[in-house]
Amino acid sequence: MTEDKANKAPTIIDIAREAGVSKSAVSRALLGQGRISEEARSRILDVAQRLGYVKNAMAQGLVAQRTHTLGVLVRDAVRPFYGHLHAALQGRAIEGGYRVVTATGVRDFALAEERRALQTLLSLRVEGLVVCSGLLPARDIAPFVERVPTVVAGRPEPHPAINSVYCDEEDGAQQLVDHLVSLGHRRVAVLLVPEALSITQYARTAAMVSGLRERGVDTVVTELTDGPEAPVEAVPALLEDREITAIMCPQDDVMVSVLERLRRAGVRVPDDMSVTGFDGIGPLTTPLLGLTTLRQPLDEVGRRAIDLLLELREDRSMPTRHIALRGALVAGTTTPPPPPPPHPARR
Amino acid sequence: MTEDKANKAPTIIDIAREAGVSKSAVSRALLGQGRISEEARSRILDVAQRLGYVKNAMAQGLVAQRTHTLGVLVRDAVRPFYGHLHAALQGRAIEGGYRVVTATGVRDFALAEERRALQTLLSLRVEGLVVCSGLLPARDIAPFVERVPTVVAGRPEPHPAINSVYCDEEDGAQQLVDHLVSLGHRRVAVLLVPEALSITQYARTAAMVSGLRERGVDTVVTELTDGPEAPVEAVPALLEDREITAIMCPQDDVMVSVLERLRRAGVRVPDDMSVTGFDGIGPLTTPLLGLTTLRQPLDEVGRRAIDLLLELREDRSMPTRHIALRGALVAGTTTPPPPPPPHPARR
DNA sequence: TTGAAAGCGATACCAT
DNA sequence: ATGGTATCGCTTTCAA
Repeated sequence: MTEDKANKAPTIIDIAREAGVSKSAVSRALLGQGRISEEARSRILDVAQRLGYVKNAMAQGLVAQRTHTLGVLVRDAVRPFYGHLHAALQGRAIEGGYRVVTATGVRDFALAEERRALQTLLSLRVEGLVVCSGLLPARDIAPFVERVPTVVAGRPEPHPAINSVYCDEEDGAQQLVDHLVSLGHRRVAVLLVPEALSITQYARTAAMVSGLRERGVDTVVTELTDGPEAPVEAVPALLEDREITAIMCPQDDVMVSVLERLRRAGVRVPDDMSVTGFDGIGPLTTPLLGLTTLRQPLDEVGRRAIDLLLELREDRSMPTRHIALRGALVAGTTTPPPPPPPHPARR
Repeated sequence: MTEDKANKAPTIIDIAREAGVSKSAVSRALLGQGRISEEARSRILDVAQRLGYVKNAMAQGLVAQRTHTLGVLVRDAVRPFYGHLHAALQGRAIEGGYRVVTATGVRDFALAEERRALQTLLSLRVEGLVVCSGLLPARDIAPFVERVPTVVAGRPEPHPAINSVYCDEEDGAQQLVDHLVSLGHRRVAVLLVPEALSITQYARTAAMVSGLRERGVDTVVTELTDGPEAPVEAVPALLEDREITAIMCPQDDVMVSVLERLRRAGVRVPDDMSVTGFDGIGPLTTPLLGLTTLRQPLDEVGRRAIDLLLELREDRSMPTRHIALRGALVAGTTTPPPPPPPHPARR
C-alpha cells in the first residue's frame, strides 16, 4: 500500500510520483490541453481519481490570474426576495461558465458585516461582483469598480460609475395606481417609507403618492417609522377616515400585517377596504391569500445582471448602464374584480 | 503622481516599494504580529489604505495552509427553509471567527450541479463543510469527511461517518398527532411523501401515520406523487370520505395549496376540516394564515451545526454525532381551539 | 527591527 | 511528448 499522508489533500506532485511522471505532465493531463500521450493521460487521470484529487483553487487562481468565479453579496438570506435573486444569478452564471460564491451580512451588525463580506469577495479575487443589498452605500462599492466589474442588482443605483439592474419602481407603482383608479377609488392611503429606511421602498411609495395625485385621487400619506410594528400601528388612524377605500403598502409582507390588522378590526377585504402590496415573490404569492401586488421580474433581473457583468469583462470602458425592468401587475382578491365593461343595452 | 498600474489590485510589493520597506515588513505590519517599529507600522498601514489594498486570499491561504473559511452547500436558495438555515449558520460562523462561502446547485440540473458546488467548496480548501441539502447522497460526501470536517444540517444523516444536526421529525410528527388527538379527531388523513422523493418528508409523514395508529386513530394514507399538483389532486378523494376530520400535510407550502383547494370546494377550515403542516418558517407564519404547524428550530440547528464543526476541527477523532432538536408546536386557526377543560359542575 | 530567501500548489514557457 | 523552472502573492524562518 502506498504511503497515506493521513487526511491531507493530495497535490499534483503526489499524483506525479504515483504515476511516475513529472508534475507538468499531470497538469497537462488534468487540464486536457497541451501535448501528452494518450497512455500517460489515462494513467494520470486514473491515479487522480483514485487519490480523490481536488484541485487547489488558490494555487490555480494565483498563477493563472483567473478564478472563473463571480461574487455575490447578499443582504439577508432570509428574505425570499434575495433568495430568488440569488438563484437567478446563480443559474445564469453557471451557464456562462462561472461559479458563484456568495457572502452575506448578518442581521445584527448589518453594515459592518457587509463591508467584511465585500472584502471577503474581493480577497477571493472574484472576476465580477453582484451586489444585492439596499444597505451597502455606493461609497463603499465605488473604490473597487475599476478593479472588478460590478453590477448592483435589485435596486437602482444612481452612482455614475456603478451599473445596475432592477425593477422599475415608478412604473410598478403606476401600474398599481392605474389599477386602483380603474376600480373607481377616489381616496387612497399610502404607507410611505422614509428614504432613510430604504431607498427602493421610498422610491416606489413616493411614486404611488405622486401617481395618485396626478390622477386626481385624494391621497392620504402615512409616513412609516422603523420597526415591524409600524404598519400595524398606522392602520387604526386610517380607519377613522371613512372616505378611504384603499391602502397601498410598500411590500407584500407589510401588506400581510395590514390585512391581519384589518381583520382584527372587523374590516372586510376587499368589500370594505382594498389593499395592494409590492414584490409578488415567494410563498406569499399563494392564491389562498390572493394578494393584489406588483410582481418584480427577479429572474430577468438576475439574468441581465450577469449578462451585463460578462459584457463588462469584455469591454471595461463600456459606459455605465442602468437597466430598469417592468414588473407585472397581479390582480388578486384584495382588490375587487373590475366592474363589467359597459356594453350596448340589449333592448 | 506614482505610477498607477491601471486597475490591477496592489500587492504587498507595491506597498513595500511605496513605503520604502521590504515586503516582509509589510506582511508583518498587516498581520499585526512580529517585531516591527511603530513608525514603520503606521506608515505601511497608511500606504495600504491609500492604495486600497485588499489581501489576496489565495496567496495567503496557499502559504498559511489556513483559509479561515467555512463552506456551506445549499440546495435551493429560493426556499425559506434554506434561507433561514443559511442565515443561522452564517451568524454563528462569524462569531467563531470564520467567514462563510456558499455554493448552491441550480434547480434544473440539481444533482450534477450540487456535485460541482461541492467541488468548488473543496477546491477553495474550506476548513469545514456544512451540507444543507436533502438531495446530495452521503456517498458523494463520505470520501471527503476525512479531509475536512463535515456536518449535514437540516436533515438526519444515517451514515456512520457523517455528523448531522436536524429537527427531530418523529417527535414533531408526534406533537402534531397529540394535538389532533387531544382535539378529538378519530379519523385522519396523512399525505405521505414517498422516501424516494424526500427522505426527511418521508420520515415525518411516516411518523405521523404510525403515531396516529398507535393512538388508535383511523388513518387514511394518501401517497403523494411527484410534482406540485399532487397534493391538490389528492384532496377531492379525501372529501368523499365524510368521516375524515383532519388532513396532515408534509410541509407548510403543501398545506397552503391544500387549504386553497378546500376553499374552492367550499369546505370551511377548521369548522368542517382541520389541517396541519410542518416547518413553521418564513412568510407563511403570518397570523393572517394562522397555520397549525410544527416550527423547526432552525436557528438552533444552524448554531449547533457550526459548533459541532468547530469541535470537530479541534478533535478529528471525535465519534460521529447525530443531534436531533425538538421543534415547537404552533397551534393556529387551521385546527379548532382546544375544548374548555372539564370543570366541576356549577350546580 | 529588518530584509533575504524558501516555499505553498499549480501553470506555462522552454529546452530536451 | 516530456520534464525542468520561473512565477503568482503571501507567510515564515533565518541572518544580519
